[in-house]
Amino acid sequence: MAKTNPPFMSGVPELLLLRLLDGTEMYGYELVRSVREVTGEAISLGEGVIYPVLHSLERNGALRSRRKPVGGRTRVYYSLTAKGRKRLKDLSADWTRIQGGIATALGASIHA
Amino acid sequence: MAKTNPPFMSGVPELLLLRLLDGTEMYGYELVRSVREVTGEAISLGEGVIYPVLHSLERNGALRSRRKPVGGRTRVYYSLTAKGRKRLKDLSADWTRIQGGIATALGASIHA
DNA sequence: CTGAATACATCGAATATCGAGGTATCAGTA
DNA sequence: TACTGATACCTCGATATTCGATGTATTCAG
Repeated sequence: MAKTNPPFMSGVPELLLLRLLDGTEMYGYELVRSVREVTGEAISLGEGVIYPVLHSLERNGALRSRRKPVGGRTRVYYSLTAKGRKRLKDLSADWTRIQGGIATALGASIHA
Repeated sequence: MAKTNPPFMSGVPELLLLRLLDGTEMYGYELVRSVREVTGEAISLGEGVIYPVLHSLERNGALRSRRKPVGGRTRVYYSLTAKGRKRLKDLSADWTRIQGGIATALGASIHA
């Protein structure tokens, strides 16, 4: 049984990739490892998640890519476009709003 | 165009409802308003979200319901079962892990 | 020569969120 | 009486996206 829509993960891959690519260009396989690192091992995204998201972001115009041969292998490096930076800003705002709302709900002792 | 899988909302309705029902019984329509309140207006869930989630949680054994006539209308009050309390605990842990991971990723200045 | 790591990619399954629409009762008011 | 808005429940279809599995090919270490 393939677990889909896993709790709290919708939109997360996109946000993380945009964040990682903000200011530096990186390639897919590198991003797989980086996601684990920058989230303190809390979140792990497989290649089956990373690559499709990368492709869809590029189709959208949020990313641009260039192929670069490195030591015989070919890597596809991605970087943010202006559109991608805006998308990151918007997504971050969404995230902040929702996480704030949930923090309030979980934190407060709701019932007198 | 029906927007599905909206960013960051997967699992959120379930978590919020379980949290609200932790310690008090409430009915559907009341929960719609309560979600807005306890999240500080940050999150709003329509009836088309609330009722299906309520039904699915009951089918799961996380909630139990009883019908109660109030002033001519009939309300369906829901309350947590032991299973529901465990589910709330587990979901909260998931949430905390993921929100921690994202906070780390967004906060840190990743690129030297 | 073999196996692990690197690097890209695609596929099918599952699923739960959302807005819209539907029914009915009750309270207030014109 | 008739109308309106709030209360209270419900169902339905669209759909995007996450995930694990699987596949290909190259490089490097032993």
